This record gives sequence, structure tokens and C-alpha cells, in this order.
Amino acid sequence: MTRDYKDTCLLPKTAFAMKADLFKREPQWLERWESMGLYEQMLARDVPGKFVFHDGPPYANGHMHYGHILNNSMKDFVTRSRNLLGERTRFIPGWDCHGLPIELNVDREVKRKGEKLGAPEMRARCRDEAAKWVDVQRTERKRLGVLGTWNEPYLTMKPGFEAQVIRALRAFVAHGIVYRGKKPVQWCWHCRTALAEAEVEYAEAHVSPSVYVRFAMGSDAVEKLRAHLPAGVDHLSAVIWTTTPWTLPANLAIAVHPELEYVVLEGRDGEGLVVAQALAESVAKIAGLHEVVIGAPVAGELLVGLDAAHPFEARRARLLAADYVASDTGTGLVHTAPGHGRDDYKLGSAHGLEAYAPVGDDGRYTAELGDGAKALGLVGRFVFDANPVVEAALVANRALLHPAGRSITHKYPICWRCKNPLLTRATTQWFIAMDESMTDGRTLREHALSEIDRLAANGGWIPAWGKDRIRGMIEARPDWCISRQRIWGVPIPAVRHEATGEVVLTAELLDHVANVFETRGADAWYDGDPSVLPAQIRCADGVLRPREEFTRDASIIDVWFESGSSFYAVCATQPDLGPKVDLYLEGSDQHRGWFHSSLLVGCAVLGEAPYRAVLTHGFVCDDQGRPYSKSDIRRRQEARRDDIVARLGNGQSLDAVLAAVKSTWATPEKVAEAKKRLARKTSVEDVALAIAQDDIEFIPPEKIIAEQGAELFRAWAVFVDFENDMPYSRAVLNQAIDAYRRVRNTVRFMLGALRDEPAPALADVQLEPLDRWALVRLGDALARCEQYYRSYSFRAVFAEVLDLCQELSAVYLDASKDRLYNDASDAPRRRSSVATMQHLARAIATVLAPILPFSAEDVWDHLPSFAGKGASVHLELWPSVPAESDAAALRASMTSLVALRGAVHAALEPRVHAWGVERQAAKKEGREPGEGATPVALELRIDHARDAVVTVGADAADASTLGLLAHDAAELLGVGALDFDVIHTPFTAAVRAAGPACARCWRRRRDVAADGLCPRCRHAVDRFDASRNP
RNA sequence: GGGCGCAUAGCUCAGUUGGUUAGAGCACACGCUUGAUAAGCGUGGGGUCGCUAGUUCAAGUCUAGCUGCGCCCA
Repeated sequence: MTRDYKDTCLLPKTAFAMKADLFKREPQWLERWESMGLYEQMLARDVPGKFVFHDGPPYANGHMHYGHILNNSMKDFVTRSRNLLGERTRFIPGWDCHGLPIELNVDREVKRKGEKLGAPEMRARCRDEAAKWVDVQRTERKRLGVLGTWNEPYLTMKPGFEAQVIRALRAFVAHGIVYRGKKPVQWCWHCRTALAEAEVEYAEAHVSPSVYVRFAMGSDAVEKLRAHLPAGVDHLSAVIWTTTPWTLPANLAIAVHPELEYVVLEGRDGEGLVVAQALAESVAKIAGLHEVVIGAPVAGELLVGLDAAHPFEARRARLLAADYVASDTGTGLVHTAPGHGRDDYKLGSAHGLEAYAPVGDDGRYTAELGDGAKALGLVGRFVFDANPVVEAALVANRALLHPAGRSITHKYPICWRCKNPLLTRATTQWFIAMDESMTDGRTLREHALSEIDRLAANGGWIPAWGKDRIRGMIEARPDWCISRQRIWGVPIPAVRHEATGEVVLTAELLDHVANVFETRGADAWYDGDPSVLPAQIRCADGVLRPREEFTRDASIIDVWFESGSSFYAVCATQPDLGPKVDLYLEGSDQHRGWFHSSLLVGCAVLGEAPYRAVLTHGFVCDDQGRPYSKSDIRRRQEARRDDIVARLGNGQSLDAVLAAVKSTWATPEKVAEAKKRLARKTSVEDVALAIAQDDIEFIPPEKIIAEQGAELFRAWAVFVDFENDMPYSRAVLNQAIDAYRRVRNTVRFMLGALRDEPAPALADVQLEPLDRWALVRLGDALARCEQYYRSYSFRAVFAEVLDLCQELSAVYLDASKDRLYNDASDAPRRRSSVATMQHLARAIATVLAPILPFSAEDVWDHLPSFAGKGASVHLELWPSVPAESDAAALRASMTSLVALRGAVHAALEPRVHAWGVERQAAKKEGREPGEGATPVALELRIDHARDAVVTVGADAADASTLGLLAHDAAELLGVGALDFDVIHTPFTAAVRAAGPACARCWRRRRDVAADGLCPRCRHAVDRFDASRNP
């Protein structure tokens, strides 16, 4: 029996685990990084560049969801990659702490306990509530491995921040574009506040009344339209359509499109109904007319200037020209209440009509109502309850075109918070004018638009369509309503002079208030201390009056204004950052939110956009492209449940139903299980829900993190394309995990090659061509990755590294095995290999560190020490490779070899197959391979192709094209030897290699000696034995 | 209803200024490998490039329309 030489081989050895156990170990790394002050050390390095990154504040309410996790992962990619690239980058996490959701939570709690609290107490409760969630979210964000100043985050409720918000407001005031106006806003009667556009949601199926109302016109109209009247018509009515009858008391006008064709439709008793031609038929139907009799078409222009009597008020509605009037629904004549609609307001104010809205904060009519409405008993009545009253009055006045009770199902705006339907109601609010000249002569809108274009010219919108997105919004947005009638926020420090009624909001006043807020916070506005105001306040007439003559405004500022000021509050106040931010990074919904408000604040405060670039990512969706949120998934599960229950109720069989709804339960076994459950008296609903939950799965993020680790989520985030919606499902997550494992195992092999022993530096070895190629390949990957990082193409970085690992694994590492395992430890070939592998492992860990910070550190911990090795991979700078003058030749050489490799493997496939079959047959029959029918020699080991000699026709590949790697060609192809036949036409042939196999390295060679070893292995074994027994 | 996007293999994605037979990885099938082994290697099957019409010698790529999906708005 020959000696077993396995122990003398330098087989892979490393403590770097194949299984990462991330969920267990991540917290340990986090703790280590924190105690060693990793973030501070990283920033303390002397690096050439600087990058200003700014966190968009999440709202301090509730736990993190998938969107947050994705967003935070990406932000950490940015922080870490910029630092890696030698650009000092701080990350100051922030939270949006003010605003309605928190206030309502507190409100609900206070009401539940039956407490009565004043503003200061309410604000203190809100502060506690926000602080509580900041703590919760801080823990959750840190757990993801996000690096930053967690002990000093920015909070919009901190005094310094609040003061800067006031200073930002001051800039708008100084530009002269802040004004008080009565305008229709979206109003929540339940929350008693105006809502920002971002705070409005839409209910899909809201049921509203639908009324067609006739407004009687005068004889002047009959005169004017005489040529267009059907024969029997002697009086006219303008017909309007509305789904908000409660706004009829505020009707002041009727809008018509000047370029639309109208007709007079013959009604009953000689009445002519004025409607758009395109809608005459549908109106006739609604009015119950048996035939459509119309006169000659009338240009809308002709109607403009006429008027019609209000159905129950003693006033007339003028017909005004408006180009927004549509001809596809309604009547082509639009009921106009300037106090209750944005278009209405615009039209009304152009014609001198007031924004008349006789509705209070609580959604009940006020005494401002006209006499007609008062007579209906509407004062004090809730507007939505008034709809039937108004409708009844219309019937009584014969103004309704059809029987009462029509309704329509349509989308309707609701409050994002309380989900109650909203009113549009004119209130007195503070606005920032989009179209008034600022001090530099431009309007805010012009200014913002030109900044958008300037950014676009510098590639600042990523992806590029972000420009069109935000541009469209800035172009179309109305004046910015910045006031809210709530408590939890930064007050708009306006004061009202009681004697004159003048409301003062001046730069001078704001300066004083900002300075007070700087130390005492915005609470100072509420605590009764008069010193929050200057002793004397200047009025418009220039006269200073004592503050005792003034009262404070109770409005707070829109939270979007606050977060839009964050660059000014957070970055501008720090000398090493400054007001200009290099990158904003949020979901694409923020084109309407934070990006938008920041841009406007930037234009007023800095005279330019506060950011140089804006990066947006899509939303987390399931594998069918539907939003992946707990509530959304639950809604769909319930819909699926209802579907199943309904189908079963219709008498369909269970298996038919499951097949029809494409359930994963549509298998005989599952159906049987479901039937069994039903038999156990479980309700149909319960079983259906269980099935639906199985079909439409929600995977709680905290569960993934607790059971698998946060890094796998980061791997997912980098595995899918963030510019689009990002598909998330168990299958996709598993794919990302597979990719992660692939990289991990490749690096593990290289660590194994190092065997926990310090390897020589590249400079200290004579590099083999094979290793030089590996370093060229690495260098190519590094160059691409650097570009990818600079352009935030994190996915491409990961794909590049994955590709590198794949290629190394299949080609380079495989070819290196013989020298790694079998050469003597000090053999030059082996030294070249280990020096290269140390460099590769180091570089790969470093490049991946921003994306997979935990695993990269794991690699670092297991990388044997070398000169200059730091305490953490995260303190490394961008890796390099040695200069290589033959890079092009090495690349060409490998390209030829890889092409040849494909041909050789294909040709070898049937032989390998035959050898394998023989081997298995021998095993099965309990005989040695070769003893049977197939003439295969007795083998110690058949390493598939390795024992083959491959002969290749000269036209397929010429030996000279293999260039620098020709020497390693056989190893790279995974065969024993490679011959070229220069005579024949292209072909590939393979035979078993001749000669006995070396007992140690298993290579068939003609120079195997009598002791069973080839000379190389003899030498290696001698060295090994000598080191054992010196 | 409007604005901005997206649609390539079962899945995740590449696919340059239009130009050979549309690629990769995962998954799948079949092999090899017990010296990367809860790993590694090889071979293979799999696509009407969402649909329709156009421009062109030539369309995954350009144009228009449609369908589906997302975000934002009404």
C-alpha cells in the first residue's frame, strides 16, 4: 500500500465559514464598529475629496417598512462608496418630527383618557411621541449597518432646526412673495386643517349625488339665441351638472367653453335647455325626454355674458368663458363656486368674484349663507348632510332636471390621515406666490424651472426622466399654501394688531423670532412669555408699536416647508458641509415632496437649487408588479378570500375554484387538505383566507433580518434595478442570496489557498503569466466598478464582481489548484499564486464593502496579516493593481483560450460521459473500472477531463495565439495536455493521457518514478517531511 | 381623465450611434467531482423582445396607437 500523501498537500484551509450566520453575527460587528469609532476613523483619514450627502428625513411615526429599508441601504451604499473613493462623506440621519399624524395620534390618546390639554402640553406630548419613534427607527436603521452620526441626528423639532425654518421663511418674506389670501384649499373638516397636496389621497369608489340643475335665463337670452331655438321654445334654462350639491349655495357663476358648440334642447312646456351639443343626447335622456329636438348650434362665445337665475338665491350667475370646460361629461356648462374649487376660484377672481365659502372649519354652514339657503335651514348643518336638503329644494323649485336620488361612483379626495372625504373651501391662509417677482426680478416658478434645466444639463437628475417629472409639477403647481391650523409644528410668527386689524409678518420680526427659537425652540411661541416678540413691532406705516397691542397667529407652517429647509438647517450651518448638497436620494414620489419643496426653498434662500444631483429609486413591488406593503398585501389577500368564498357560494367545486383563481393550492393534495379543514367546521372564510395568505405572501422585513440578516436585504437591494419598481418575493430574495453565496464561496476558496498564513506581497514575487492575467482581469473590473460607483450604478458593481468571481472560479482558480495544492510551499509558482490571491481577496472585499459591509469585514478578519493591513476593511481606500505592460496580450491570450475551452469541453463531453458511465457501472457491479467490457485502465482517480490529452486542429486555434498563457493552456482548459495538429482541418479529439498517475498530484505523467511520485511531488514531499522532522 | 415612467427566457437583468443566428446568471434537465463538498466544474433545452401599424435595404433598438403595471396628480 502506497503512502497517503493527502496530508502533504496544501489543501484549502480557512476559518472563514461557508455559512455566514449573518443574523447572529451582524450585531457583533455593529458593536465592534461602534466601540472602535469606525465612522469617526473613516472620516479622520486624509483624503483628497469631499462629498456632501444629505439624508431626506423619514417621518417619525411607525416602524420601518420595505421602502425605508431599501432607501437606507442605498444611502449607506453612497456614504461608504464615496468614502472608499477618497471623498470624505458624512451622513447625518434626520427625522421629520412635526405634523398631523403625530398630533392626531396624541389627540386620540388624550381624548381616550378624557384629558383637556393646552397647546404647550399638547406640544410636549407630541414631542415625546416623535422622540419615541425616532428611537425606534434609529434602532431599526442602525441595524441595517447604516453608518452615520446616530447619536446626533437632525430632528426638525430641535430648536436650531426650527430657527432655521423661520430664517428660510424670512428669505421668502424678504423676496416679497409671501402673502395672505383667501383661496380654496383642500380642507379636512375632521382634522380641521388645510392639507398639502401630498397629504391628499383618493378613494377609488366614492358615491356622490349627481344633480342636473336648471338655471332660468332671462328674455335677453331668448332674444340673443332666437335664430338657434327649436320651434316650440319660448324660455331658456342653462343646465349645469354637479356632484357636490352642497356647493350650490355658493354658486356665483357658470362657466362655458367659448370654442365649444352648444345647442338649445327642447324640453317640456316650451322650455329650452342650453347644453353642449356633444352632450345634448345624454342630457335629454337624463331629463326623460322622448326625443331630442335641438336648434341650430350656438358658439359658446355667444353665451358668454348672459346670466341665469340661481335656483334658490336672489342672485344671478353670469356665464363666463373658461377653457377647462369639458364636453365629455356633464352638460358643458359648469357650476362655478369660487370659494369651493380651484378652477372656480381662478375664473372668479379673474372676473372680480369673491372666494365666497359660507362653510366653517368643522364643515358646517355659517351665517354667511344667503337668505335662500338660510330659509332651507342650512346654517349649522354639516355640508355632506345638506346634499339631500339642497336636492329637495331644487325639486321644490322645479330646478332639478330629473327625479331626485341620482348618484355617481367616482374617485374622490380623502384625508391621508383620517380617510374622511375632503371639502374644497376658501380659507384665509399664508401663501408663497409662484408668479410674483422676487428681488432679482424673476418669479419663483421661473427660477425653479431654470434650476431644473441647469441641473439636467449637468446630469443632475438620475434617472434623467426625473427632470421631466419635476418640471411638469413645478410648471403646473398653484401658489404654495404654507399655513396649517394645527398645534404641532413651527408657528408662522405673524402677529395681528388688534386695533387696526393689520397682520404683520416682516423680515425684522422673523429675525427676532428666529433668534428666540434658536435657544428656546418654537415652544416659545406658545408658553406665554412675551419676549418671543420684539418689544416694539413695526407696522406697514413704519410706526413701531408695543408688542402688547398685538396677538399671535395660531397657524403653523406646512411640514413640507420644514423638510424643504433641511439643507439650510443641517448642512448650511456646518462649516465643513455648506449649503450645497451633492446628492439627494429618495423614492420617486419625492419629486412632488422633498425634492420639490427643497428646490423652492433653495431658490429663495440660496438663489439656486440646494442639490447638485437627485437620485430616485422605485417602489418595492411583488413579482406581479403590485406594491409590496403590508396593507396592500392584506387588501389583496382579502380580495382573494372574497373571490374564493363567492365562487364557492355559487356552487363551484373547491378544486375548480382554486384552479380558476390560479392558487398554489390547486393540487390534489392541497385540495384534500383544504377539504379536511372545511370538514373540521372551520368557516369557509377562514379556510379561504388561509389559502389566500399562502398565495399572496407578506414577508415581514423584521423577520428576514432576525432570521437571515440585514445584509441579505442589502444584497437584494443591489440585485434588482432601483430605477424601476423593484420586484420582491421569496424567489427573488433567494436569487440574491445565491449570488451573495457565490461571491462568498469564491472568496472563501482564495482565503483557503492562503491557509491563514501571511502571503508575500505582489512586489516580492515573480508573477506567473496566469496570475498576471488574474490581476489584469481584476484591474479591468476595478476600473469599471469605480465608474459604476461614481454613477450610483450599485447593481452594476455587484454584477461586475459576481461576473469576476464566476470567471475566476471557472477558469483561474481551477487552473491554479495544482500549484496551490501540490507545489512545495516555497515554490515560485505557488508564491505567485498566493500573493495574487491575497490581493484578489483583499480587493474584492474592499470593493464590496459599501454594499456588503458585514461580509466584507468577515473576509477582512480572515485575511492573513500583511504590511499596512488596517483594523477594518472600511478604512481601506480604493484598491489598485500593479502596472502590467502586457495587459493587452494577456487579455487576448485568455480570449483565445476561453474560446478554445468551449470547443474542447464540447468535444470532451461524450468521452467524459463514457468514462463516468464505466466508472459507475464498475462501482455498481463491484468490480474495478476497466475490468469489464469498456477498456479503461485501472484508475486511482478519474478527474473527468484532467487525464485527457486533447488534440486540436490548427485552424481552430494556433498555438501562437495563446500567447503568454500558452504555457498554462492545459491547466486552463482543465486537461492533462494539449496538442496541436497543424496538418488537419479543424477538429478536436481527446484520448486518455498516457503514463501512470502520480500518487500525490494525480497527474498522468511519463516521469513518474518508481516511488509513484513525479519529480515535483517528490521534492514537495521531501520539503514537507523535512519541516516535520527537522 | 392628465403628467412621468416601465414591459427582452419561468425569475433577475445585459443588449452601444438601427446592422450576423438576441446574451448572462439563477431555476430546470443531464453529466463530472468526495483535494472548494450544505461547495465546485461541464453540457444542454428554453425567447413572436407586451400587442398593432408605420419609417427603413435592415427594428429588441426609431415613430404613432393600443394593452397591462407603477409613481404623481385631478
